[in-house]
Amino acid sequence: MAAKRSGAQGKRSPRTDASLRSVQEPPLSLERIVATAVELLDAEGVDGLKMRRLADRLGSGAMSLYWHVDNKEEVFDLALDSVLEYRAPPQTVESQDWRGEVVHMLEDWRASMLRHPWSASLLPRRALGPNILSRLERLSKALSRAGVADADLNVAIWSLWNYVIGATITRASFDLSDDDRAAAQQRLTRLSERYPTIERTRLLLDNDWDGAFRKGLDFLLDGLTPR
Amino acid sequence: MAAKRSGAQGKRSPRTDASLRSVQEPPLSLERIVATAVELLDAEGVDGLKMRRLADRLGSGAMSLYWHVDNKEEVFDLALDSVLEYRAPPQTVESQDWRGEVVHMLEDWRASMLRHPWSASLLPRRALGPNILSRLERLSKALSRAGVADADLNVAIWSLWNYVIGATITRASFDLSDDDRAAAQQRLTRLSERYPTIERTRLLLDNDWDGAFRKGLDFLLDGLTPR
DNA sequence: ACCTGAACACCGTTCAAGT
DNA sequence: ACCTGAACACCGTTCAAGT
Repeated sequence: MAAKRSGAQGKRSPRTDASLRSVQEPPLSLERIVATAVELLDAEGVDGLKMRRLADRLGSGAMSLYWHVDNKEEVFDLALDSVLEYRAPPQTVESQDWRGEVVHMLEDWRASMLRHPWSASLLPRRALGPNILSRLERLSKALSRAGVADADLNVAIWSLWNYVIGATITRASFDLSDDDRAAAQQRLTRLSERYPTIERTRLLLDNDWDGAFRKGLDFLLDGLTPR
Repeated sequence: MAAKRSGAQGKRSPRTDASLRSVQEPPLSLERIVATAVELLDAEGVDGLKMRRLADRLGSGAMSLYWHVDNKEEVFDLALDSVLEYRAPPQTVESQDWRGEVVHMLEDWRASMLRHPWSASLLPRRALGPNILSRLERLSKALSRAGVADADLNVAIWSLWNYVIGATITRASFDLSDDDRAAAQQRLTRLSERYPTIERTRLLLDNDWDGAFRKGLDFLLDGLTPR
């Protein structure tokens, strides 16, 4: 930025100036807009994504974005789906281990969203993009292969969806407010006579998010699959 | 609450009272602000709650609210917890049926949030108010009574929390955009070769939300409780 | 103690206009 | 085809001031 204006060279040819700038700032494109939006969301959260700020990062005027995109909502949709791509693991020789497969898919899904903590809370509110549909399709297949009857398949999928979405949104939110959490626990201890049970098990202090996710998922899968 | 204000014994006819109220609103109070915020949220959604609009409904200037409340965030917190109050059912004589109890609590929780579709997505992001803590305490007790070991109690509670939160947020969002849903299913059918499994089970057309919630919950409880 | 209007520092987006 | 600045119609909140 400072360098841009500090053209001590005096009146260089505007062509050189222009080409330099174009080297530094590649032209706008949907791809670049989406990638930068993800960066901005990662850095500043949902409320930090502003059209003007996004344009700033891209080195363009605020209104230029609107040629590539209808409105801010569309930026959210595109950023969200771009973050949900699933890279399947190298095909394990014997895919007989359906349960390991399901667990891997869901842990990966959760991990992808936690890498972008704004994403989980956005997902349920928006149209399902291709990447998330493809995750659901894979999940369906695995469960089907595991012997879940077609009549139970939708229930099984939505149950797992609910579990993952709920777990990830909760984890991402609590992550943001560790102080509040300590304060809440303190308040809880102070009121231990009103909430003796959750006080006793230290519900709000339990820090093993990954372990709890895995254990709960195992319980759910236990219930879901015919024994 | 109407009774509280109309406690002016033998003052004037109801008609006069009504016209008086239309001319001069009752004074502001935290209680009235919160109740009106809930009304506004129910009618217009999360984005519809604006300080100026809220003040309008209350018949006061926009800035008057700030004497009772620190900022808009606080309005959200108070509105949310006010909607989560749990009225326990008349104590069933024999509370041996722990499972029915748990199911009732969770269905009531979900129903309370669906009556105010903005509430579910707010819940995970905010500090836990007294009403939600009290729900967790009851849930803990019931599970404990059902024989869940203390070591598993937190996992069990968070699993159920995740399930309820995920289910309710999802249901509330899909509810708002029925058109999008039909469109999504149409797109899905068009791409049926890419998503054959979820196409076959009509995942996106499944309309039995209540039934799916109940069945999935049963599966989860099956896994959670020692057999 | 309680309420108010004016004003500030923002937003997303429309529009007419530039290349 | 692609980009722009000015302008509009909003927001939440600060402030000095009223009762």
